[in-house]
Amino acid sequence: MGITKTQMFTEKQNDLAQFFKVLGHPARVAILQYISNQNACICNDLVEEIGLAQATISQHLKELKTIGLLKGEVEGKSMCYCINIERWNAVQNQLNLFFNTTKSNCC
Amino acid sequence: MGITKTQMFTEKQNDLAQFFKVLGHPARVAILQYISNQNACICNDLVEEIGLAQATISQHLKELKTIGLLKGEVEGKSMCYCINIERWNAVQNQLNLFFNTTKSNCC
DNA sequence: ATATAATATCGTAATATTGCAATATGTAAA
DNA sequence: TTTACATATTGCAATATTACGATATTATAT
Repeated sequence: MGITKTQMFTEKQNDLAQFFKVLGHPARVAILQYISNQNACICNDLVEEIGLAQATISQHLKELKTIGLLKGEVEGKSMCYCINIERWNAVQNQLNLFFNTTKSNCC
Repeated sequence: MGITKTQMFTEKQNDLAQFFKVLGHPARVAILQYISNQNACICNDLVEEIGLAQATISQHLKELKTIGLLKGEVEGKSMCYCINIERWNAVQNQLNLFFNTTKSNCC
């Protein structure tokens, strides 16, 4: 089929996979790292910095915003994107919970 | 284009994204959780347990093996898959490093 | 109001992923 | 060696993702 059969998994499993998936693209990793390295909030220097087209960057930002890792505020004619630190920490905790509760029982 | 332009990112960014990506599918999350919940090492009860076709499960297992999170041993006519705990911990550390070094400077 | 700049959205092409049936391969028992 | 079972691989169809040009939208300045 090719479509992921989300209905056969739990909501938690789907949510967890969704976080991993959004972080699973190097452009989005790079965007998050770049934003975090600026003293001020950065808008679309990202286009120059990362080297993808404006439309592409905008799309990646949207995905990061959708899962709540970024928030954006209007700042003059540009947008000020920044990491939503509460959400950030919450996601980190979720991922760690997954790692910690999944242990080896092996061979 | 549709192809991810990996060459414009650092090796670390690509590696990190790769880990996230492999974990970014609910079937693979479910597989890891199921294996970790068994006392003994589990082979392909996964097919019954998860409800995807044998070929599909085998494919997911392969991806998890490729990034080293699972290791498999022959056990009679079946395979004993289990979590590679050293790798598991190493990946968890990598992800936490990413989360911890990416902080908010915002708005 | 108009022009300019920044960002978002739309449409589309290229590529990747998911899933399965069919088949191949490997392993153990008869 | 034949049979039976478990797993892996192949080939393919359906769907999803990535990327970008073109265009729309939004906001400020003139």
